[in-house]
Amino acid sequence: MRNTQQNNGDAKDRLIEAAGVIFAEQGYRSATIRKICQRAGAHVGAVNYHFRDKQGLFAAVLEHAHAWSVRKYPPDLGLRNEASAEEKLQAFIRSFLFRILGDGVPDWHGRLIVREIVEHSDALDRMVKNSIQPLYVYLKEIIDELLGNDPAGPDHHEQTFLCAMSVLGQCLNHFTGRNIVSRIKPDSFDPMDIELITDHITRFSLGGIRMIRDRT
Amino acid sequence: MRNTQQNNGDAKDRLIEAAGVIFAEQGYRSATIRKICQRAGAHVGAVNYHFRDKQGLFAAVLEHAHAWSVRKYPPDLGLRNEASAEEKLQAFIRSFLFRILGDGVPDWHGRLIVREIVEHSDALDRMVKNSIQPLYVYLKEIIDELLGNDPAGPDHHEQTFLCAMSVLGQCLNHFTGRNIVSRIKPDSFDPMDIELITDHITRFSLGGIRMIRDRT
Amino acid sequence: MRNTQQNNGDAKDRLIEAAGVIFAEQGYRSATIRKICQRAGAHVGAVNYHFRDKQGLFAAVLEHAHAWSVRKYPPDLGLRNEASAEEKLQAFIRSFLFRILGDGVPDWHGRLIVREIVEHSDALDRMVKNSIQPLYVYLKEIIDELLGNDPAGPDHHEQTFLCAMSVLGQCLNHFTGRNIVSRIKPDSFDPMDIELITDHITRFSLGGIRMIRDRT
Amino acid sequence: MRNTQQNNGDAKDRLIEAAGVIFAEQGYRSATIRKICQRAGAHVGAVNYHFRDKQGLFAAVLEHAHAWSVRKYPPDLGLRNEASAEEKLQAFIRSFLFRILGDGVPDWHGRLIVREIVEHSDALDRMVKNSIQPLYVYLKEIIDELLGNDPAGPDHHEQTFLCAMSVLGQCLNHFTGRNIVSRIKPDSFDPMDIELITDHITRFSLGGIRMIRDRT
DNA sequence: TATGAATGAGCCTTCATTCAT
DNA sequence: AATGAATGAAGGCTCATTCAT
Repeated sequence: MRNTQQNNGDAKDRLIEAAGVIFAEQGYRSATIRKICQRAGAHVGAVNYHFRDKQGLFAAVLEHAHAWSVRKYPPDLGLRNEASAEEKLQAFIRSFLFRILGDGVPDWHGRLIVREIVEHSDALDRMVKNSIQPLYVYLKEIIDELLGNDPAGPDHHEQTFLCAMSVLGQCLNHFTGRNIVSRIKPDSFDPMDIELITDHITRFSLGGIRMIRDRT
Repeated sequence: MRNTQQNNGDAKDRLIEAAGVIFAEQGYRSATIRKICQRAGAHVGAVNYHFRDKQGLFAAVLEHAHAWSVRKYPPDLGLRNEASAEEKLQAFIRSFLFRILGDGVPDWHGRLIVREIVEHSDALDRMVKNSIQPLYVYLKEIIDELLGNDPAGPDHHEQTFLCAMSVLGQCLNHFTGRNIVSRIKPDSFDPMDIELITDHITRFSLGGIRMIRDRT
Repeated sequence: MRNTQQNNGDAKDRLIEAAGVIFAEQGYRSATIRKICQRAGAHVGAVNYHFRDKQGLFAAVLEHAHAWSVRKYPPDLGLRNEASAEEKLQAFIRSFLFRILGDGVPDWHGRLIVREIVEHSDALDRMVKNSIQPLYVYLKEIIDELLGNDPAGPDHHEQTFLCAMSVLGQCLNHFTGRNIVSRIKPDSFDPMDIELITDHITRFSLGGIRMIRDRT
Repeated sequence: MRNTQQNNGDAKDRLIEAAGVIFAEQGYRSATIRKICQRAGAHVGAVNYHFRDKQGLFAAVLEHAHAWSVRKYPPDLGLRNEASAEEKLQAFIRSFLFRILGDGVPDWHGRLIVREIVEHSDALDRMVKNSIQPLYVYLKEIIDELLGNDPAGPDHHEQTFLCAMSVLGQCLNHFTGRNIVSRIKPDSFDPMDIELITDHITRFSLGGIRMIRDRT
């Protein structure tokens, strides 16, 4: 019985792991169940058995990836409680970049989620509600603080929203645009130097936010 | 005979137009030759006949789209010669946003290219060399001017590159992240209000660039 | 141990009951072991364990259904011993209609058998020998009596056979043709009004048999 | 070009012919596209190309079968204009039996339609409206005449309907119940002797209808 | 030159059955 | 005795591409 559960868990986990890699590399459509099962050392029926169908497997992979991602890189990783808004912003950006540019072993997690953001799917809706929304709310708080907005004021200023988009857009671009980036970047630039990118985006964003604040 | 060639040319054009719409909407894999030919009013063999295969059609569409896009929205659209760097940046951003968010009738051009940037394909390499590179060089000049860098100095500062990425990333995000954006945006925000977005990104970027300049 | 056997027996019975409903509703091919086991609250291996395979389950269901059916609706239900041939015919028809059109809770028995009659399967042969044949013999006796044939005469007159077919055909048609019937029937007609149908078929058949008898 | 059309027509026709046989023999579910294409000497994609999908092929087969059937065996085949109601009834029954019991080369047509009547499918609805309804109306007229009903009277007497069911049921039973029939029939009876069956059902039905008429 | 019928590899999915526990 | 995870053959369907005309 111990063995049964272990086998069960193993097969499911191996399937998720393999599917994550393939989905991240090739996208939902191009990824085939056969390729995934082959990589996982399972049979074609295994996906149907464990996840009902391809969509089910995909949803499971997304969920797993995001859970893992947030657990490993919480948005406020390594911050003191009384950290300044600037420090919070930097921590958020670093955490976000780590998640999408990867460094740990299963480095497909962030890539998969970003691909999903671009591609759109039904599984996205649930993920947004459960995962993205809280992340966005947290970022919005930081930006509101930097903008000097009244935290008890009305929700969803366009201003705050646009600044959040600017921050997120800079980060995401290093993944979504990586094919272009790798072709026009200066030779000295290492696309995986997350600390360097973090510093730049943080500084750039602080300047941007300050400009927005002073202008209004 | 004149008629034949004309029909031929018409068919080719109609195929490119139809393929552009379908590719932009559904991506390369999901787009089928049959759907494209149906929309173009052509027969199923037409694609293979005129473009050898699906890839060939796709390459033709990409080429056409970029040429059309740059012709309609040149990066310095509507600028006086002696415009300031700030004005040039704003014109560049507006032009870029128009291209990827669309407004004219065949508004699929930019979307297609952006999709291509994210998706990666063999046709990308040629396009980068022919189209993206010049655009990037132009943006880099503007930023160098704003940063106060010596135009005769060494090429490809990391600093300039990162600032360019920050500008482009903010713009692209409004397209690539549109699925997420539409879910977390405040109700008052219109994702297609290009002027509003242009103003924000310009201001934010000027603030960011200034911060980078002053800090270094 | 008592408990085990009881559970076993229960599971078998529940499987037969569930399988009967599903087979009757969806036919042999469309019915899946998983659907049956789910309805029976059993595990997927139970069918193979208790009945060897799907065919075995089906045979068991058929057997059970016919036994139950005849027990609940004997062909001479409610008749005095000295009943006339006309009364026997009416009782036979009513009993037969009840069996195939159902009225009690497990009303799938007759429907299943009828479906089997139309569909054909290997399990049919045994059922015919055990169940249909006696029923037919009984009906033939009634008809022979109505035709005035010598009971000690030669078996299997074509005449008697054809009359039996006419009687059975009229009854069966209300089940086998129910999809058509429901579309062309007058609004006032209730396809489940077994007494009405019984009266009609009895009268119609008596007229038919008399005509056959007089003509020969 | 002549050849093209011929090939085209041939492939479609061969597919319909093959599908008809397989559907009639094995039913919709058990019939596989691969079996049908193999018999037709076509490839698996042919069904999709010509009929969109399995359902489309099935609908085409049904349509073809019924059209052929009615054309070859019109309900009033070989009747003088001033034929009596009895003669019309006999012609109707013979025509109907020929259609469902077959005798010509593609003898699967009627069998297929009857199977459809029992099985039910979405394609049935259209067929009922187009084909069965007119047939039923014609039969009803004959029966109304035999019953002595006022032709200008109210439509859809239950009485007429039940008599029509009795006639149709007797005919259909020789097909739907053929598996049983072949096991309990007397040796002397030939299940394909349509003239004999026609005579019996006609006589039996005339007796039945008369009985109904006189009783009311 | 232009057509569209025909091809067939490959996809996702279903399902009865097996087998280790 | 009973379980349910795992198997793999087979099904319907899609689709880019070919080829005779």
